[in-house]
Amino acid sequence: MPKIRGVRQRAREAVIEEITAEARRQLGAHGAPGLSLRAVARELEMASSGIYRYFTNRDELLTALIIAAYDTLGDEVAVAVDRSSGEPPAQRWLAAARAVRRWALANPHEYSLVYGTPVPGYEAPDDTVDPASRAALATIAMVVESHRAGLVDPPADVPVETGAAVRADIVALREEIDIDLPVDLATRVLMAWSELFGLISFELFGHTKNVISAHDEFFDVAALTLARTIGLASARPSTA
Amino acid sequence: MPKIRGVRQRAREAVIEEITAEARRQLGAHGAPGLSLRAVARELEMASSGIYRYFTNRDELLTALIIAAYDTLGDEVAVAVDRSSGEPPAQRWLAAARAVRRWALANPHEYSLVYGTPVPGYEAPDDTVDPASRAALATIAMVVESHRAGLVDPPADVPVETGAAVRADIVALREEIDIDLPVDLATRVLMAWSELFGLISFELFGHTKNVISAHDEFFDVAALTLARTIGLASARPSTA
DNA sequence: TGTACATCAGTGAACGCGCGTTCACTGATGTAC
DNA sequence: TGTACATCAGTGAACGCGCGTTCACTGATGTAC
Repeated sequence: MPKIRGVRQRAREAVIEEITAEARRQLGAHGAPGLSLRAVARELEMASSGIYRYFTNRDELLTALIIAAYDTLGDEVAVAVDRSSGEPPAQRWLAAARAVRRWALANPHEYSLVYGTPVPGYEAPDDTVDPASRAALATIAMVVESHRAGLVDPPADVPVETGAAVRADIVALREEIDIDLPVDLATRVLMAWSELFGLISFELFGHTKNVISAHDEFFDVAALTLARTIGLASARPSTA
Repeated sequence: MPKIRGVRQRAREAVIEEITAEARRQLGAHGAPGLSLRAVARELEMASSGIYRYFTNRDELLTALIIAAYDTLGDEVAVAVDRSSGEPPAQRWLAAARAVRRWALANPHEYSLVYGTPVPGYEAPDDTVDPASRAALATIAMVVESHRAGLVDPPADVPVETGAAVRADIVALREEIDIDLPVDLATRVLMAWSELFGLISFELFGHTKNVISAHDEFFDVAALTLARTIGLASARPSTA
């Protein structure tokens, strides 16, 4: 009997999958404001009211897309970080940064959905919080690991003096996630992570038009510079 | 007679001003996708068709808003840079960065309009290019000035090795604008400028929720770190 | 295994809405003599 | 200064469109005895 129920359940999941897949396709074609339940239904050759068996309203479908976007990005970054295991930390950071950018360029509308202008009137529910942080957490974990291995040494030429308020934020953050780093170092990581998205948004949204054409190279240089600002070693330490 | 014509002209300009002001108000309230010619006309108590005497279509109104946004941002950054004249370059950079952030926080929808997700289906015409670059140019001019004064010295700890392709981009850029800086230094400035917007977008779009609450302080630390990465002196050189 | 009932997927019509844009028009303002 | 004409701002109705959401319904699939 659980098997019979399972049949309906599986059918249901398959339809949900079809709906989100089509919604994703439309997102890619017209962006978030152009995503319409009726259009999705039309494409799936079902009545527009049928969608409401699966999503209670448009916002819920949007939420599903947002979670899916964060999940695929999180996966790709995690994979990139894992694959680079054993390499010098700066290279691992570069791998993570490239993974973010690669995903963004391959899925510009999904990137826009989560890192661009918030959809007006839409309030992200709590379910999106965890998926949203996965990419950052994977990268931070790598820095923590590198730090434990003694491979992180922030440049003295570029000091960072975190003030009391940010210090408090980071201390609080430490209680929630594994970010076992000195406060100033943690600050460097958070700054660099935010800044990465400035580079990607500028490229994707056309702000470097007439300025940079060699985007790949520019991004790599920038990402490696950020790695150095954090203090990530770019070569294995000589055994001495 | 030129005076009489001038009366009509001035009336015309006044109405255009009213329309864009109301459009800006609606942009602030509902974001770009919610900007509607009919709603603007309604609020101005004129027939919706009347707008078409002043703007040939919705995109043209959008363009006017984009140009206005870039212009006010450009003004504020230029003023901040001017006012900081005489201060150490790192402080001047901080002043410029703060001006961008202040403007963004005060005008979140206008920031989103120009630095967020591009409006789907809208292609920015050439008139937006010049206004778009004003803020960056004012800041770059300050760096060039500081460099001439010998107040820029990139940190040796954080080297930047620009590759051939980016080098070519920057050489080409030099022919168009006054960016009389060594290639590597110019690269640092462009990177830092992009990265600033990552910090601002993250804050404005809510990606640092549950992470940073002391946004002012965090931003200042980050902006000053970027200044150091560029090599902007943070104190007047000791006369020796 | 067979039957009575409950659950659920999916339909199609309808509600009420707002949008951008066009068009023929009225009446006021400016122009030329 | 006065008159005939041209220009322009602004109107109101209409076209054609798409949207999210609700609702009463049909019929198939699953459940309990």
